[in-house]
Amino acid sequence: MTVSAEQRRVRFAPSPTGYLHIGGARTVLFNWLLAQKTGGKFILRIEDTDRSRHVEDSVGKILADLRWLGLNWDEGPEAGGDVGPYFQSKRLDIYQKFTDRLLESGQAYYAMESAEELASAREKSRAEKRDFKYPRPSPLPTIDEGRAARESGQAVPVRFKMPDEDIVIQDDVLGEVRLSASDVEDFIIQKHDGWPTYHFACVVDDELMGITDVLRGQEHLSNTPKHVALQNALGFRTPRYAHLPIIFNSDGSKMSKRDKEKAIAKGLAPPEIDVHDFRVAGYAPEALLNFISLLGWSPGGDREQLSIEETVDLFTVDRIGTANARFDRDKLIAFNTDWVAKIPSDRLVTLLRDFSQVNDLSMAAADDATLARLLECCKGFRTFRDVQSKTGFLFVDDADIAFDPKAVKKVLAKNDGAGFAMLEHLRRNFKKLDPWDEAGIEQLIASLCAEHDVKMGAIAQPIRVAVTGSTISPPIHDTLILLGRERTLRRIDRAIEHGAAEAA
RNA sequence: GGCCCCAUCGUCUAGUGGUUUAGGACACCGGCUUUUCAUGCCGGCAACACGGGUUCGAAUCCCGUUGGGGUCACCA
Repeated sequence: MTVSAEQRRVRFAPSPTGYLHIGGARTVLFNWLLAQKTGGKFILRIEDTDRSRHVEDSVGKILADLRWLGLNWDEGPEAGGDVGPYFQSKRLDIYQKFTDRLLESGQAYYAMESAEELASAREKSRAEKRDFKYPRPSPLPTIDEGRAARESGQAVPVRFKMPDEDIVIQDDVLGEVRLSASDVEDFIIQKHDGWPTYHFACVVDDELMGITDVLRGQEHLSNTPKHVALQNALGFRTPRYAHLPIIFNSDGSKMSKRDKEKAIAKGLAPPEIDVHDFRVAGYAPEALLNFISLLGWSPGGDREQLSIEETVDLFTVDRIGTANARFDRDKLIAFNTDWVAKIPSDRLVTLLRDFSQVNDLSMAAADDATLARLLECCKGFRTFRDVQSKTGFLFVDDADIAFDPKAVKKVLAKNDGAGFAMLEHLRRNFKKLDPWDEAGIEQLIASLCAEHDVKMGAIAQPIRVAVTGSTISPPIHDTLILLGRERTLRRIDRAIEHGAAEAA
């Protein structure tokens, strides 16, 4: 009999509590990378066993985030597959079957204490500075006693009888990790309402879905002995494990969704935490992916900026690091800047359109050619947010331009209104300029520079403030051509009126 | 606190006993380019946590200390 090379099957199993977290995205990426590299399958499974934490439509959001990143799944929601359903809430009968098996073999038992009793026992231990470990009852309640209790309305969960022997894990990243089983209590595998806990559902599904490799965050390391013990009790295989370093904020704190609320409360810009935040902030998914691939992994040598194809090619689990990493947004910005400079125009247009749509900008209505032109004029931009702040003035009505007081003061009002005076000259000359094109505008400005013996800035800046309300815009000739003669003139008039009103 | 994991520039990391005056990138500092904002270019600063071993030789191996992190739910 020939032995075919085992096909690797990996999974990402989010719980539907909101958008995809950036740390989760890194976990997805590594799993996806392993599947791509080995010709294996990447499975998406939804761990929705906690109805109280369920957030409306978060599955849709997670799928959208994954799609935006370009990380497709072979099996799972909207993809189907032979070992579904891929929502744990639809697999309750399966978990029940395995729970019964454990109950009947005496490897699990109904635990009769109430949650309140346990909570107070834990509290008491804490007060006395003792560790609390659930005391296994002796004798164990029988199955009949447990069922009878449940039928009478008592909230009775099922606990796993944790075996005595130590558990040794061969981790592909950390190496051998030995844990003492005596440190692990008889944990709950089925809640009182009959739903499985995470540990149990996870172990059952990984087996039934044929998962060969589990790549997950290091925060799960201490769960692993529970999972292995369960696998042994159920007669399941143990998959290969690889625990990934954890990603922290640049100050070393945990990157949590709460950081956003805290920043907003302090009046600061909320940090990007979820994948969706980075999408809204104007990053390109290829840059984000490249950046997070380097958090806990390295291709070796001096290589950093890699396409996803190169990353797949270079990826190996044994190059995953052991030390936790911090997320440095400045470096991400630098990566993004480099990436958008080399992404082809049509792809850039797609990304800019997506950016303007998720931000609900009026720019979203512009056609592809316009967007491409905008991108061209903003060369050197770092994120799509830069493109927005530089060209947003085009999508505002002439009458709605808001003048930045600082800019007006510095560029127009200073030196007895030299800027305003220049605007008057400009207005007359722009009216007769024909044709209205780059060469004409440049020539006109150059001759004005010579005529008034001033530098380019003395002319370009007043125009910029007049037509955009700010000192930020594309090069001045691009700005004017994009706007057109009529709108330029209207805006200059309005700026002059604005100045007169201020002076009065 | 118990158990477990980790430890190279401020940050991400390269480095797997000699090729290392420890390399790259970001940040930072200085300079240049520039009509704004960016971009770009040039240069600079900057690390093997500490203490013991092992070895002819250690950032690389072992032990300890210190420091950081994770985890101890009817959450996942």
